[in-house]
This record gives sequence, C-alpha cells and structure tokens, in this order.
Amino acid sequence: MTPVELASAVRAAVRAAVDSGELSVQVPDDVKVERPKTREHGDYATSIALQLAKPAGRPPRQVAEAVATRLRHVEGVAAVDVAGPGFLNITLDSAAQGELARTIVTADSDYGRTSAMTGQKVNLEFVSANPTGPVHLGGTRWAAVGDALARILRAVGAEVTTEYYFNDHGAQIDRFARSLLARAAGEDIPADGYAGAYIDEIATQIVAAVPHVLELPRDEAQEVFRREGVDRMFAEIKRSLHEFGTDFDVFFHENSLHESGAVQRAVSMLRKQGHVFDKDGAVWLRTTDFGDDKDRVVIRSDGNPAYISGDLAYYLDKRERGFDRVIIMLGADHHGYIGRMMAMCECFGDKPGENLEILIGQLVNLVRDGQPLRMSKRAGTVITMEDLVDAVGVDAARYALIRSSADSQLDIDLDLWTRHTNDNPVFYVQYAHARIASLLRNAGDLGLDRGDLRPDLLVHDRESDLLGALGEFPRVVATAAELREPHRVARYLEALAGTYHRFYDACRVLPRGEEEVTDLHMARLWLVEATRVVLGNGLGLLGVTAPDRM
RNA sequence: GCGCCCGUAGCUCAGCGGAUAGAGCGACGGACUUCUAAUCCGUUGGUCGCAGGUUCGAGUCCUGCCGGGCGCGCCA
Repeated sequence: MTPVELASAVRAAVRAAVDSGELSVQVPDDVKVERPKTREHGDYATSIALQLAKPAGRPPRQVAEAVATRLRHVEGVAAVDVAGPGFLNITLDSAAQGELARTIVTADSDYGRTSAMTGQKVNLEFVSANPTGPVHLGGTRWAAVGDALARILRAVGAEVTTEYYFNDHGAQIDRFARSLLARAAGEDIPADGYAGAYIDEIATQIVAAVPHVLELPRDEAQEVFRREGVDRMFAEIKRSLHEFGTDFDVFFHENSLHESGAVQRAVSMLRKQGHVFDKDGAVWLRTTDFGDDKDRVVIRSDGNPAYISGDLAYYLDKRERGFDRVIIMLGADHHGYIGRMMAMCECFGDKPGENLEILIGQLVNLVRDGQPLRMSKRAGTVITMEDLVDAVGVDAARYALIRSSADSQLDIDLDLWTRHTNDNPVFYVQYAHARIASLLRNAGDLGLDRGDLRPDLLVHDRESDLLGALGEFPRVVATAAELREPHRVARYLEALAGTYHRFYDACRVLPRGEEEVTDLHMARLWLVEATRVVLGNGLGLLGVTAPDRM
C-alpha cells in the first residue's frame, strides 16, 4: 500500500463518518499522511482529526475515534491508535507494506511520476546569461536548479519547454564588440568594456578567421567582431552548458524580436489597451497601475527600445506560443525586476503569479580554505561555470547547487566537494546506488532471479524503514514541483541513501557460501531493486549520474 | 529611505501549522574472515537573531526591531 492509497483511505473514512451522521464537517480534498519520526507512532500518522475538530465542533479525540473505527476495517491496515491530542497512528499489515517493493519495481522509471500538472504547458526560462562572457556562477546555479526543475515538472505531467533568452541586442553587445576590436588591435580595453583572458582568446580567433579584419574601416571591423564574437561566445556558452548536462529546447534571440517587429507590435497592443503613454519624448508603460513603484520607459527618447521592450515582446511571444505558465528564473541582483514584470503581465490582461511566475535565486560564493574566491582565471572578474566544474566536476557541481534552497545564499566549499569521502553528499547518495548495483551484479553471478515476492517477509525494522522511505518518493517529487524546490529531491535522496546504508548494514541480502536460497533473500532482492529504482529516478531528476561502479 | 532574500548545533545546511527540532561535517569512542568501510553504531553538541501577536498547537503564519546579502536608471 502506498502512502497515497492510505491517504485516500483515510479520506474515505472521514467521508463515511460524515455520511453516517457521526461527524458534521466538510470532507477535506487533501488528507496528509506522514511518516512519523519515531516508529512508536506507527507506520504512518495523520493529524486530520486535529484539523477537523474545530469545524466539526467536537473534541479532537472524538473525531479521531470516529475516523479510526472506520479505518480499522480497511484491508492492509493492521491497527489504528488514537494518540496524544488526537493523532491517528496507523500500522499497516507487513504484507501491505512490503507490496510497495513490487509496485516500485513494476513501475520502474515511472515510479515517482504523477499527474498533478498534466495538460499544462509550461515555459521555463533560465540562465539567459549575456553573450558577452562565459556563464558565471549565478547562471550556473540556475543551469543546475532550472534543469532539475524542468525534469521535476515533467515528472508531474507538465509539458515543459526550457528556454534560454539570448541578449544579443543593445549597448552591451557594442561594448563587447569594441572590447574585442581593441584587444585585436593591441589597444587597451575601453573603460566600459569587458576584460578577461577570454576576450583576448576570441579576438585572436577572429583575427585568424577573418585575416584582413583589422584593415577594414573601424565601424565595419567592429561589426565583424560583433557578429563573430557573439557567435563564438554563444557556441562556447552552449558547449559549457551541454557539458554541464543542461540542454535547452529553445535558444531565443532577443535580436529576432527587434528585427521581426514583435517589439513594436507588443507596444502598440499595450497602447491600444491604454497602458502606454508618451512623455518627454519617450514611450512609457504605466506599470504603476499594477503595483510597480514607477512607470517604465519602453522606447527611449532617442528612439531606441529600452531593455524591457524585449521582455514585453518575449512574454507575449511565449503566451502566443500557447504556454499557460511562463516561469522565469533570475538572480537576486535582478529581483527589482519582479514588480515591473508582473505589472507588464497584468497590462496584457494576464494573472501575475499564475501566467507569469518569477523565481529568484540568491547569490553563490565559492570558498576555499575558508576564504571566498573572488577572481576567475578565465574571466578576470567573475567566477564561471567552468571554474566550478574544473574544481569539483559536473555531478558535484550540480548537486551542490541543487541541494540547497534557491532562497538561501550559498557557500560552496571546494575542498569538501572534491573529497571522495562521505563528507560529500553527492558521493554518499551515488555510493548507495553503486553499492546496490554491485550487489545486483553479484546476485546475477549467483544466478538468482527475484522470483515471486513474499511481501509479508519484509518485517525487519530496517526493511520497514526502507519501505517507508521509498513510499515517500512520489510525494516528495510532487511537493518539489509544486513549490518549485528541487532541493527537496536531493535532501530526500540523502535520507534515503542513509536509510539504505543502515538496512544494508543490518540485513544480509544474498545467501552466503553454500547457504540455501530462501524467500527472504528474494524478498530483500525486491527491496534492493526498488531502492535502486528510486535512487536512479531521483538522481535522474537532478541530472546527476547514478553510477553502477565507484 | 523603500523593496526582496536570509538568520536553526562549532561549520555547511534541511525542516509546504503538528508529537521529544534533524542530517552531514567537526570532536571523542567503537564495528570489516563473508553482498563496495566512499559504510554503519555510540557519545558530544540548540535561549530556532530579539520582542510581541494569531492558534488546541509556531522554527514554520502576522507585526515591530536587530544583524547580513542583494536591489531601487530614458543601463542591460
């Protein structure tokens, strides 16, 4: 029996109590059943009676009794106790509990998938780093967390398109081009330019690829450096993201919005709806109508579109492509954008928080020997994705970035994440998977086949703990999706790995030597295989490998 | 000044209103003739920043303060 099945059984028991007239209360849609911290409180517990006591106008323990009486008749439920102020502590039949191993092994890669967001089209935009330099640490956080979130949302049924918005338009690109040109010509980088080893590298490449570029008139040369430089930077960004395990469905070029007239179209649509006005020679969007602290210039008085104009057109484009939900992930240094973006959303007649959602990731620091790293060999000024990957590898980098809430600032201790010991959470989890793979290989060598499962044999405390942990997985994934918090999956996997290691320590799985193969050996093989499935599926949701050998 | 995020064990961090606040690391002490010891067991360790409030129940929700980070352009 899965926790979900049990939860609906509890809900049915509440309904039955209501139908019989014993309780007068609205039956809640969602009934929470959780694994209690101590096993003295049963296999599962629910506080539903405490929640219903007030609306029912009855003492909690009476409500609890009314539900318990009916729950006791449910098949697979061995005992229901009313405890403390009115908790229901539920103990399952060992067979009902052990059956979960079969459920998981049978579902295999589908275990953990649910349908909470089935039918929803979601556009998930993240990283979107400027093509004026390598992906920095902030972008890297989202490359890991955003990719994991995409996988998690797909696991709950959403149809997700991941997207990278490529800011290849505007003044910053000009600065980038001028910087390249300056370095190629052996001049100093302009004061407002970009510095770093990568600028020299790309400048050299362009000079090699376009031999006479430096003999062109300066504005023509700059255009060559712009085009070639952006192409090269873009290619490199894509490559490092790919090596990082994050591939996007769509790379969207800001420039296309300007060239296609999409920006003008978005502005005139908003003007038609009365949200646009002219002042001081500029075109403004009246975002203060929808809670922004000031109105925003959309087209500057010099006729050039302001940055936000691309965002207007881009948002509109996404909605016209049929996405119900547009999610954008930004660094904490851009949180000031939320107000105007949400106002823009309302200007289009949409619902902020529903059609448009903005997630903010706090800043990341790398730490070595207790000191924060400030400089990058590569970029000169910022730490890059490659710096992190070079230091700890892709799996550890992704995992380190994902396992903490994006709301928290994060210090990544490079020494810790390079250690191949149990200090390192990613190894702790991966090791559990490798250990299982090894065990299963040995089982194969012994010619063991799982055969029929005797679920009633999995009664050891450690087996029971493990089954309980495995049963939580779909709920954890669903919660991670709902709250947009992939770190929950990582934390769950750490707990599961620990539970497995403890099981492994206490319960011999394979027969020793000439020992006869028993049903218990087989049942444990089912359980081990189920654990492998969950660890593999979970790591898969994070984009972290699940190695068979370590 | 205004806005957002954070403040939980010595360190890094979990904890979508529930029972005795957890994990890893650190420190100390144990466990390999047998499935991977990258593991496990035990000990140590807490005014959940402070003060009020809501609630049967608050680390969790609300208000105010303190401390840290980030942001408040006709920049992108």
